[in-house]
Amino acid sequence: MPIESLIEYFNRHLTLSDEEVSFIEKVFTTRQIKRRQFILQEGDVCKLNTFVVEGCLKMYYVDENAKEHNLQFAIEDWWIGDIGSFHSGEPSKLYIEAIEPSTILQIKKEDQNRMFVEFPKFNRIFRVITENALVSSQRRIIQNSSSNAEERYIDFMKRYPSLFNRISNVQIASYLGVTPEFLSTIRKRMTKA
Amino acid sequence: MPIESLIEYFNRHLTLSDEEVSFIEKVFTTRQIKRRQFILQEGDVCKLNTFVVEGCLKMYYVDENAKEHNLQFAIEDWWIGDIGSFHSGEPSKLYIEAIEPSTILQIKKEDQNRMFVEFPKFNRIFRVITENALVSSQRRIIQNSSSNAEERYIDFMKRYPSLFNRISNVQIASYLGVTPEFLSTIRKRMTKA
DNA sequence: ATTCTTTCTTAAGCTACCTTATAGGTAGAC
DNA sequence: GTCTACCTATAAGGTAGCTTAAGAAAGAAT
Repeated sequence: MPIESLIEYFNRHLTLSDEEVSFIEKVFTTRQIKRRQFILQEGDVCKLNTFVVEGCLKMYYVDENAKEHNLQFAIEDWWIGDIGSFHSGEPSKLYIEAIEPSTILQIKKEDQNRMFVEFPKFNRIFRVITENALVSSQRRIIQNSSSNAEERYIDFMKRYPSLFNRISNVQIASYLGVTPEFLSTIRKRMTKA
Repeated sequence: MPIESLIEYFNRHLTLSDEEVSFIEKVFTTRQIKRRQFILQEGDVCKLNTFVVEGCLKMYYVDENAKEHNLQFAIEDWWIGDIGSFHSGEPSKLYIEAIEPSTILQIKKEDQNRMFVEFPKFNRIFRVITENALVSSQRRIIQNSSSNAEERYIDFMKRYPSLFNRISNVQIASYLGVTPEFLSTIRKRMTKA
C-alpha cells in the first residue's frame, strides 16, 4: 500500500500514535500519474501538497521565450508543490509534471491545516522539512552566482547521484541553468581533461 | 525597549499570553552592533537566531576569489541567521555583518527549542516565516536563470524599495550577482532609454 | 579643513555561455 | 517491429557580463 511509505517516512522523524496514523490514512489520496502528466499547471491554484511514493516529477517555470527552468525534482520520499500558491491561494506560475510514471499521495490544504491544529507535532516536522528545503535553495543561489556551469554540474552529480543516474541531460541542463548544447560541450571537455 | 518591537511583531501573527510574553522577555538578549561588525563569521557555528529591531545587516558568502555574494539583507522586523548551521551544528560558510549601526535581539538554539516545546504555537509562526523565506528564495532562483541583470535590478527596486533607498549599489550588485562596474553601466543605459 | 576610505563611473579587451543549425542515436508508443 | 519523438553531439558565430585600470565624487575620520 502506497500510504505505508508515508507512515514509514513520518516514523523516521517521530513516533505516530494510532490516531495519527488513521488520520493520515484518511486524508491522503493515492494517485497514479503517467509520464508527461501534469499535477499543476501555470494559472492553477496549488491546492494539494504531494508526497512521492514511486517515480519522479519536476517542478519548473516557463519564461516568456517558452523556455523551461527546472526548480526542483522529486523522487521517492520527497515532497513537491508550489508552497507560495498553496498558502496564498494565488494562481501558480509553475508546472509540476511527471518525468516517470509515478505513484503519489496528496493532501488538501484544509486537511493539512486540520492536521496542524489537531496534531501539533506535525508543525514541527513540516517546519524542519521546510527549513531543509530553504537551506538547499540558499545553497543553490550561492552556487549559481559563485560557480561556473562545469562546477555546478559536478556538484549536482555528487549531491544527487540517484537523480543523476535517472534523468536526462536535458533535465539536468535546465536545472543547472544552461542549454543542453552547452552541457554537452562541458561533458566533452570533462572526458578530455 | 527593543523587546517591545518583537512582542508587537509576534502579536501581528497571533495573540501572546502573559506567560509567553515573559518567556520571550527572558530568552531574547538585546545587542547593539556597530557598522561593519560581524555577528557570524565563516567557520563559526551559528548558535543564535537574530531579529532586527533597528538597522540593517547582510548575510553573504565569500568565494575562493575572495568575492562576496550577498544572500540576504535584513532590516527592521526581519530575521537573519544561517539556518543550516543553526540546525546541523556544523560550521557556517557565511558571514553576517552590519551595514548600519543596528539593534538586534538574539535567542539561543536551546531556548528556541524550549520555546517550541513549551509553547507549540511558535512552531506555526516559524513554519510560516520559513515558508515565506523559501518562496522568496525559489523566486530568486527562477529569476536569476530567466532574467538578465537589468530586469533583476528593476525587480529588486520594485520589490524592496525600502532596501533600495538605503543600501549602496555595491551591495545591490553583490545581491544581483553582477559586478558593481556592470551595474553602473546598466544604470547608465537605463537613464538613456 | 584635510586626509583617508569608499562609492560610482567609464572604457577596452576578454570569456563563458547562448543561438542556430545539422545529424546520428535511443527509447516510447502503437 | 516500426515509427516517431526525443535526446545527444558538434561547430560557427554572437552577446552578456567580467576583468582590469583609472579617475571623479562623496562620505567618514582625525
